[in-house]
Amino acid sequence: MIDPAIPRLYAYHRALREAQAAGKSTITSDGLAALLGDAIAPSQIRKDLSALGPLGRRGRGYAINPLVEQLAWVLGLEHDWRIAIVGFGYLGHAFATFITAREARFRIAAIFDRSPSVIGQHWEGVPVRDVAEIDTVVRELGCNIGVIAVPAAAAQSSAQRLAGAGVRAILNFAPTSLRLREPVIVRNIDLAGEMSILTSWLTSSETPREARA
Amino acid sequence: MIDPAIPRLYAYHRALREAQAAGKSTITSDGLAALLGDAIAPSQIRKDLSALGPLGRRGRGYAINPLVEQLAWVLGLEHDWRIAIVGFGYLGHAFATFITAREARFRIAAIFDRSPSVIGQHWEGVPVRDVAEIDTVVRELGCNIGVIAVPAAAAQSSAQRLAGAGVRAILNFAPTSLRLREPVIVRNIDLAGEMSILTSWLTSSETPREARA
DNA sequence: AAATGTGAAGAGGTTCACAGCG
DNA sequence: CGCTGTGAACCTCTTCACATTT
Repeated sequence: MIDPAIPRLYAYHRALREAQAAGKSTITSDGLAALLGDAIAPSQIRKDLSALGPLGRRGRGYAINPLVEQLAWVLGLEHDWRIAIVGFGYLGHAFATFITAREARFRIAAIFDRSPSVIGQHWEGVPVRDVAEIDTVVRELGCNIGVIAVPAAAAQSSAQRLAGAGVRAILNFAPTSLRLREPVIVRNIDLAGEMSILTSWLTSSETPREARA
Repeated sequence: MIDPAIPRLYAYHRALREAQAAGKSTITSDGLAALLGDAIAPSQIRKDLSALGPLGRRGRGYAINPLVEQLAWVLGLEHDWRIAIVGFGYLGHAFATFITAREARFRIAAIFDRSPSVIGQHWEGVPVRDVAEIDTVVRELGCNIGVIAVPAAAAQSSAQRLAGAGVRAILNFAPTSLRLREPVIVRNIDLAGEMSILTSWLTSSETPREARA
């Protein structure tokens, strides 16, 4: 399955779970698009779903139950995952709380930080360890996913340690593009960058037609 | 300037500030690409920068100082911005701390929540108010940017209140596509969705060639 | 000689339109 | 007749290649 479709599949899954809860058992691509606030075209939905197999019935629509199951499988929603967080400042802490509260399939298995004042503390029973222990602990606990919530300067070395310890998926909050030899999927979330997109838009729309300052 | 270039411009700005701090006064598109870890092609950099005006000199490269100034202007880095946060759970709290610590140009001007146990608390001197007050308070304080950190079900109404109060840029952490009549730029950050991209990739790469379950 | 600026080619993903099936 | 499944057109952004300028 192609990359850019995955976020959409996740959205489909969420919407279909709601339809399921509302007692519906079947849905059309038009109906699903409406459920998603018309943010996605029905033809896009059909193309995405057809790539998963012959899930629809022409003239009828899609049966919701098998669709939800198939999506859950493709998205890896059925497995449990062990997460290693590197950097336990506000961001790392908030992420841990948020993701465990939101989805039971995620478990914070290990937490690392560089600061001696944070090392030794506990969060939900998980000790904060020194980043030097990443290699042994991550490997020992079999963490699948790494979360990088350290300053930009420390991100690359954190990523290398995680990848070296066997982690194959990384969520990176640092504003740096990580270079890794291993086959690792990296998703970047740059909060300050997102804010800049907003301020850029506000600036250019506030000064409608006036060449630069 | 076109949308997808903005995050790159922001990355250029950051890299150029570092080059500036390192005492360099000029740089080529190849040099800047190297600074960015070769994540962006030199030709892409030239195309992006040429859209801002005649900033380079053929045979020489770019003078860093005017480049940084021009980028700062385009990105709206020179203004100060007043942020209204709706939803002050872990995510809203972490965002407030993170963004104010990271960039001085952002100020948390107002905080709203629905829960009576949170309303009335203070964060850095800013009171947490009832979401019903969004319209009057946001307008009165002249907030430019809204941040939505509430559950999906409450996101749409929060967005409408913010937009109605004059906010023209929203950072949305809820997994919903917001529908607004007003001309508002919305950036979505879906943490659970990003995690699903990772787990989807892990699942499909763990089971190399085996058709669905 | 060196590196920018840019038209043209290319790649990737989305939308269209309709054939095909129930 | 209704709705899926899909090849083709379309669109947008990226990469290439080279003419241009200092």
